[in-house]
Amino acid sequence: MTANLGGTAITSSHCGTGFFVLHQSMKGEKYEMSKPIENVEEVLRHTAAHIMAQAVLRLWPDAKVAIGPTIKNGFYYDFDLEHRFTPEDLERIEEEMERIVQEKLPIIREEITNEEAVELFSKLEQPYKLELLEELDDEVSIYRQGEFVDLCRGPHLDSTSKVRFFKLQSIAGAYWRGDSKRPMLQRIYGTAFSNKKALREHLRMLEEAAKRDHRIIGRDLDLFSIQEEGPGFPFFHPKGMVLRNALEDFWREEHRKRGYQEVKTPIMLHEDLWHRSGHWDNYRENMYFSEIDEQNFAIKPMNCPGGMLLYRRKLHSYRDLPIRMAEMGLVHRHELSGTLHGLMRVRCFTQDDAHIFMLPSQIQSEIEGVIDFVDSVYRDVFGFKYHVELSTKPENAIGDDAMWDKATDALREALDAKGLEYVVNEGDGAFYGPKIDFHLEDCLGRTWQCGTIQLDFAMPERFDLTYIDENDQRQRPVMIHRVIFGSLERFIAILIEHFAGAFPTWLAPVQVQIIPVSDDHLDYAEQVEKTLFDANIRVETDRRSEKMGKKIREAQLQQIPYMLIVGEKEKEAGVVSVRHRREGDLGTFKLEDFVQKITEEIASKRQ
RNA sequence: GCUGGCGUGGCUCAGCGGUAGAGCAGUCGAUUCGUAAUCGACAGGUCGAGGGUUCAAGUCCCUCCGCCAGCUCCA
Repeated sequence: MTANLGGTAITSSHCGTGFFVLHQSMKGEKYEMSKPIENVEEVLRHTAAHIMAQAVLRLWPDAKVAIGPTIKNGFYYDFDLEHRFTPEDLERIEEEMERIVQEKLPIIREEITNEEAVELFSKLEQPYKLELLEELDDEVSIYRQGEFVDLCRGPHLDSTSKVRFFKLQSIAGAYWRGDSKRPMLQRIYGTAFSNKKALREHLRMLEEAAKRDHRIIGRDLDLFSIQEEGPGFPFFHPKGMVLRNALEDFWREEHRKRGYQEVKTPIMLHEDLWHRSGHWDNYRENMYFSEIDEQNFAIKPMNCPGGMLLYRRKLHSYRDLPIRMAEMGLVHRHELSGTLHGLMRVRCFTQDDAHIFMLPSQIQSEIEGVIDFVDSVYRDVFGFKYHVELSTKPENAIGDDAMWDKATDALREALDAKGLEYVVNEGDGAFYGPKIDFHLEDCLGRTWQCGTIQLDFAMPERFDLTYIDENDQRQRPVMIHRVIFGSLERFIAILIEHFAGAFPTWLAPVQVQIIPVSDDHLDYAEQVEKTLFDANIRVETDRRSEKMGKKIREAQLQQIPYMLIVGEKEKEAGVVSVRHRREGDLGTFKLEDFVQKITEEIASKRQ
């Protein structure tokens, strides 16, 4: 297989799913890499990262280079230097990169011993490379292009001339080796493609994503805001509440159908509860505390301890189980200020939580039930694709290994029984149990963690939960924590970006905008409005004495699904002219026909 | 929290040592219009907050707050 990268090709031999890239060795022999790569563009980007590092070193010879890998859709390189990069520097670096490309420098791989590499990078005064070498094998590879040499596993293209379509994108801080205790380096992000069109298309995609930013659309459509007085604590506006309530109504109905009962637990509870639950030991950093009558209280960061108290309020028979207890629970978490991001990352949010208390024999069927539930919401209703991850015991876990193994196996078995593919995240579980996470994919291919199912043997133990079995013995129930939307706030943010504000009619804050052609038609407009209002349609009339074109434009910008134009013609015939935000003029409809059409559309939750 | 950047009317932005500006939105008036922006007038800002430098500070310096891009963390 040969990939065309503008002129000379990199040659690669096909092998299984990936393919191997061939390199020129020092002696001019072909060298075959052992690492299969998925994508020639990755090699291109890796080489682009080297060219960028070379350019930076030419401009700032005292810069220390750290690492420069490829990432999804691009690459970065981390630098340590006194000078602070500015956006203008990016242009200068790009120009220097351009020059390096023009120089058509051959890229040469060498294999040397670790000691030789230490000697080389000591001479070059590159301490970060020396640190990397400490953890590498006796034999390492380096790549040279002109005066530049880098410690690198490769593979690379064979000449700098082949990196032609690239763009430096942004500068950011990044800790050396991702460790917040180590020095902060300066990272430059860039991207590169094998042809001009692909690069342009990618940059256009980024612009498109920026236009869908839920913070911008949320303001323009007057859905929500975050005020300076409450960083990370969002305000929902009337229109945002309509959307939110539509989601909640849907959520309630689906839970009712699946045998859940709804509860509400308090936001603030005595500190002792959080000691017992393990949150004090494992989650204190993220919690808010307060004092009432000289007693310490905590604001809940999770709903489960409240749920425990509810279960414990009375004795339970094995006949009662499973108990599926759902709660739209408002939780508060102290997140680091730098991580806050619109509705995606906030300090108070509403989890569509549920706790399922069950017999050990019910574990698998209950987990499968939740998996089906998540699938029906994500796929059938919203049309999202998603993938699944299984997270196992973390460092700060409570409960013994046997308990964890049992819980993790149960989750695995349920996934296998459902035939779901999943990736495993070792050590990424909650402190009280392993979890299955659902990551949904939006229309731009970005993924978001939303749903999660966590199996918990620890919490029932800590709270001494029991049920009475058929032999009149006290037994320990097992518990599931789960969410479907995850957080209502984050889910709404994802919906805003996924639909770019053009919500399906069942979610649209305003479903119909009535647009009178002139003031003379206001009375008829009001008649139409009343009919729709009585049919439970969310309708508004634009009563301003503006021109029709302007009212249409504004309704379009508000992404209102239907505009009803009413003027002399419609008044005479007792009809309405229907304009759809995407399909345009749909012609005239008898009002009852339109009501039927839109009512069906809303009921079916069609997109 | 860390690194860098940025805070001027509801929004987008100009002004960068010498008495606060524009467009859109808003209000009022005129216009009564057929599928994405009618015209005019008016009103609106202690220039994020607090200190300092200066005869004089949106404009320079310091501290704090908030926002943005990442890092770390996560629903």
